[in-house]
Amino acid sequence: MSWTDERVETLKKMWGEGQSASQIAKELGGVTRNAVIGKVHRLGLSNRATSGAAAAKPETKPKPEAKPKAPPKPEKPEMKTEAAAPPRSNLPARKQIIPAGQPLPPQPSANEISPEALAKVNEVEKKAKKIGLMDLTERTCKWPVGDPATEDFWFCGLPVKQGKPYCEAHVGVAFQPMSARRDRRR
DNA sequence: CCCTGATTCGC
DNA sequence: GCGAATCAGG
Repeated sequence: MSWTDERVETLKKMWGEGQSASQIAKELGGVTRNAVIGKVHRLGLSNRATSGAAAAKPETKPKPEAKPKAPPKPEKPEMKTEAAAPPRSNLPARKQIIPAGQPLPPQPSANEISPEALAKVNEVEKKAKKIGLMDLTERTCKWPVGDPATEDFWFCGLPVKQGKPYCEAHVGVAFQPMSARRDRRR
């Protein structure tokens, strides 16, 4: 893959929106986040002082370069509406009994979730680690599957999408973009 | 351990 | 110019 005009444009746009390099890379496809970062730098739009981390790293090359200071740019994180919570699959039982007072998400309210997201979830459940309550950690998807009152109950357990309590797929159904809402007119 | 961006340097 | 490897912070 090469940096076509379009791709560069997408890069600029997303970077400007505050998307992470990995997200951009994923969106573009065919490139790694390193490639994205590299390009960003070459384009000269590497503002966004993360935390002065890598910015100050005198390695083996003292570069007496004069850095043109870019004007401070207010960060603008993505604004997404957290909408839903885990539905209890399509199992017969409906008990909402939680095993041991644990991080089970709040009650859902049968939301409209994109079929695609649901399909994705279904797939994921196949390869889920099916971990138990006690196996949950900070980085395991806490999406419950099945009926807590039965043996047929487990947590997804896949790696979470950083920060989020769920893996990518489950985040997809738990956090709905605001676009999913249809506006009603009256 | 997961993520993030920054930098270097061989290609 | 490109980006993997590496570094460094969170």
